[in-house]
Amino acid sequence: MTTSQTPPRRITQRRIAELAGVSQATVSLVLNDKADGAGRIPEETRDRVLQVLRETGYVADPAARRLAGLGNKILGVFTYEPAFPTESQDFYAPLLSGIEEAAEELGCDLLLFTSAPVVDGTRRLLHENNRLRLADGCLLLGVEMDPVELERLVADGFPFVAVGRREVEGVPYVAIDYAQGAAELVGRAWDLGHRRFAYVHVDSTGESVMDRRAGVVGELERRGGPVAAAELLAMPVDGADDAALRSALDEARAAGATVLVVETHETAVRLRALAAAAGIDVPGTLSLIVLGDAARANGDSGDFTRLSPPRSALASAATTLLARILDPHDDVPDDELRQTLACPVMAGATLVAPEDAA
Amino acid sequence: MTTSQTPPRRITQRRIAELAGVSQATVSLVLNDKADGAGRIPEETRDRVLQVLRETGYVADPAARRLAGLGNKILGVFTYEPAFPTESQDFYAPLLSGIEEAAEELGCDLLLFTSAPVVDGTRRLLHENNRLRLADGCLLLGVEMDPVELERLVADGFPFVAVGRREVEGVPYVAIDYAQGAAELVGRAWDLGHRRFAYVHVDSTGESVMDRRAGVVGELERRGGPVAAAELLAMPVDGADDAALRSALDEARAAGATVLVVETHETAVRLRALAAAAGIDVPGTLSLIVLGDAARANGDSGDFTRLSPPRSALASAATTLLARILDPHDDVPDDELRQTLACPVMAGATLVAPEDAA
DNA sequence: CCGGGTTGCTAATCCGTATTAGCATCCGGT
DNA sequence: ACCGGATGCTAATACGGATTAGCAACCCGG
Repeated sequence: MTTSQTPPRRITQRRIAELAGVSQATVSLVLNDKADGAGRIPEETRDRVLQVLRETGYVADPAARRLAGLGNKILGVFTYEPAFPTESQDFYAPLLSGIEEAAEELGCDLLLFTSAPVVDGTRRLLHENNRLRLADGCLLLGVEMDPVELERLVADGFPFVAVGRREVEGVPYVAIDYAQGAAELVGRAWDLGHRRFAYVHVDSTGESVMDRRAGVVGELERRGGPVAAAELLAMPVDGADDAALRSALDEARAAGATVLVVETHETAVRLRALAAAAGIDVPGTLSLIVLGDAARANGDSGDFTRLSPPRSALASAATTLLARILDPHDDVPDDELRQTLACPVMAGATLVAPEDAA
Repeated sequence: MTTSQTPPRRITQRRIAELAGVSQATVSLVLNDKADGAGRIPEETRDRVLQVLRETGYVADPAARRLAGLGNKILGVFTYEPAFPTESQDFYAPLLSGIEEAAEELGCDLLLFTSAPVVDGTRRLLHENNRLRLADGCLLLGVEMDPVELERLVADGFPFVAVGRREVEGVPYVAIDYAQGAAELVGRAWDLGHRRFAYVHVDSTGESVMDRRAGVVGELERRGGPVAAAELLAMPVDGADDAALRSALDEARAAGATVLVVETHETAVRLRALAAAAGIDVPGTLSLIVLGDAARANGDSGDFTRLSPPRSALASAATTLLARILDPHDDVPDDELRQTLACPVMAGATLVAPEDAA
């Protein structure tokens, strides 16, 4: 007789059905507005069910919907580099911002895969017990992505979009045209008379890094032929300690470089400080052009002559693309599965004509 | 004979079972390490199953797990104010940062309810088709939360934690002790000789706003008795246009106020600009103390004398608390369901002794 | 050689929803 | 009166995994 034990179970379609005096199937039909062929519901019944639905405040269980094969308007978001060391935060913040904005517009929720374990320095998306399949599709962020995982996702037919260009076959992405941007920056320096460039870059095989490099080298070649390109002084010391940066600076000067092409904003800041300490006038004696973005929009932006990649728009575009891919009514043509956004240049104040230009 | 039609269906326990020559139930038992009573699996069988699991790279479907009543280590995150107008961004960024950091540590994923519709100015968590139940529990952020929704969540027994104090019965929260912080700020001004305070606040009934107010009023009462408190000039014009702020400034001066207690950083910035334009020396003639935080850690922080609420730690603590609530092994005692963090004061440079203190 | 316990596994059921086959019932026509 | 077709609904099943009751085989003691 212990009917007191009525655990107030969540309201389900079955319960609605009981209350409205119909079957669970009918409730489902009403909810999904199936007016066609099988399962026709007359106004009267429909209203009765809708009435009960309103009274109870029924909400479908998303897990059950998903299990039954429906989408849930949930977009997964995965970052290959851990997003929370403060260093990467400045990189990810505008991206996440763009994603959330687009998601809000699309009426999608976002599932952040913060749980991914770190193996060999990068995070793994496809670990045991990953919650990937809860999302309808996924956005991938990061400088470097594991090609094996990308291939696996493509093979599994799981819908996703990479933020940034990816070379793996069949991977949809939205990218920034770093090659074009870097070329334009270098071109401006060339136009001002610079001929000897030192390239302070990071040691990575990430596509975006390679693109920037290709832009730098390509433009030098276009302007000055193979000789100019060959004279580019490549120094993979971006991110190194001050001592290493300092000796790179000396080396660049000794080699006659009149302009430093620096990969990241942070390193540019440090290099300028080191130059000042060494009595080198920037940009008078040594120009500085930066391929990365200012860490923060305001504050210590340094007014570098630099690229200004539209990160927020990038992420926003990727989100929209993913939503389109997921939309069964929208058959996205192949050539729209890979998009590229132009990369504007910020004039800044660290690029002037070299001293010996006269 | 068209066996070519093998839609490469996702790998399931049933498939694993076929490959290992056991039943689906056995696979589940192996996966969940049930060594006890019913369902004992000898080493040999277990190894065979594990072998297949490894070969296939099986990953459980989180929707099915959830439907079967298990947790998924997913924490929902809901913000009552839309998080993406840039104004609120500075408010939410440190909170989200703290949440993500804690989630990463706990091995949880985060589900951001970006899809919530806006009704009557605030976002609604409990709309039709909300995905709340995909999460094991939920964090609620925002200055003002709908008490009706909070009550509903409590009634449904859905696990959640509010970030910020909430007055609704049965709501677990982690809050910042704004009353104490505001009291200390006001106390410092009192100690320097200030007696006439103007309080530029926002017109909100949010608990945190009320707490700050209570701190201001309470401290004045404690120091100077009811008279001092009664002389507090309350001006609910925070966030108003420049004209309104300007006339509030005049009014405060006319009433003999020697210090402005300002609710938000942004308004403090504007007030200082208006004061400068009007030839009022800050802090010489008029001190300024701010109850809100600097919008950004660096840059134009203004060096105000202000509170420095530990937002990131707050969110982090809330996340940890939620995780504890969700942990069936952890029976969180009632008095730990509501936590309060102290609110430090930043000395800053906008509070000095009043001119007539001599 | 029989009874009771233990071991190793599986069949069946549940979770909440969507979908489909198909069973009554009624209506109109002949 | 009987048949074909439309109408209104439900029973059954699938989705993938967890759990439990219980079957079969074996072991041991008497």
